Amino acid sequence: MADRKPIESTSTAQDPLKQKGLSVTGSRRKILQLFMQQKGALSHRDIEKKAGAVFDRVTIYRTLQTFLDKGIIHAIPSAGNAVRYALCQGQCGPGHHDHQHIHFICSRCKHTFCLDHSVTPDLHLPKGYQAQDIDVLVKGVCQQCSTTSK
Amino acid sequence: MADRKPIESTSTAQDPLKQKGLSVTGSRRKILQLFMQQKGALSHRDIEKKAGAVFDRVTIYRTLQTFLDKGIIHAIPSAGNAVRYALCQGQCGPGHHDHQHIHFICSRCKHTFCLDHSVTPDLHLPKGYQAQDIDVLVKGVCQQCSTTSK
DNA sequence: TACAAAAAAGCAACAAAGTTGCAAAAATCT
DNA sequence: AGATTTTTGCAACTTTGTTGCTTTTTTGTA
Repeated sequence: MADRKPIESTSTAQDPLKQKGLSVTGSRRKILQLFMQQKGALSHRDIEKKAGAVFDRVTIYRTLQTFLDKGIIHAIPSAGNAVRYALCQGQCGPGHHDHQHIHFICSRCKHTFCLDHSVTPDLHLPKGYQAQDIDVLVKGVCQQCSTTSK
Repeated sequence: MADRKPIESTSTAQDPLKQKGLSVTGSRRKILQLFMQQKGALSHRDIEKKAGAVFDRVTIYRTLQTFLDKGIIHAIPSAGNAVRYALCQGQCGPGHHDHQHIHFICSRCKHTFCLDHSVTPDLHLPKGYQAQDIDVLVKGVCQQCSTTSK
């Protein structure tokens, strides 16, 4: 009896998952929580590790895909092969993502951060090229790393 | 006897591979050639397909790594999981890459191009963040695709 | 031109990452 | 509370990437 508690849904309507039209499950709650309590971005691997062996690998793949589709998280390009994901801040929704922030990759701690300092790079594309979406990746040293152990 | 010809080394010194201090082998020649006769960027997969089954997968991986190390090609970040590579134009060499061009990813034909129109986005990083390298990824419609089959 | 040393390629075996179909479990709706 | 829908877990598989070692090729030199 006592083990059937609805986790913490004092008010179902204010659940971010519900708001996006998703059913609320353990893995979705957990993964969303991981993103929320995390300053930086997370790769699939990070989530696997942080979540422990609680969820199946496949479930994580599927949850990430669902979150992407619903505009809850966005994918951050990477030059290695570890795409990372982070929460969407703006008006992202099913089908469209709209971000105007920088993705900062720390070369020291290897973490990826979304910096809310919008840039509008002066694009001078050659004739015929039409821009739809811009992603600015900056590699450097993050705040944390630049202050500690100079 | 006739099958021992040095491929085409009229002048060994002007071989781009030699210039970078690399020994000249069949796979390196072929892969470099693929990059040169290609307008866009190539993924490992593309190369595997284009080269036919002539080279071992491992050889291609190692060749790409060598080219990266020597500053012959550079990696282009990707949000999916298909890092692409393209020839370096500028003063890249062992250990350092220096690019100031846009990477354009066509959402229609899925090709990636390096556009030689340099951008210096106005970076306003939060305090403590130090930029070392910037990569501007633009998604949109390329010249080819915007003119054909509107 | 031939020969020894060095470098690269090929092979095999493996590790990691990602995908698919399906049955069992759970969340949702009424 | 029970039926329906959705999601999960599992198993099997494909693709991608890595490592060690032997054979082959390239290179530098006599």
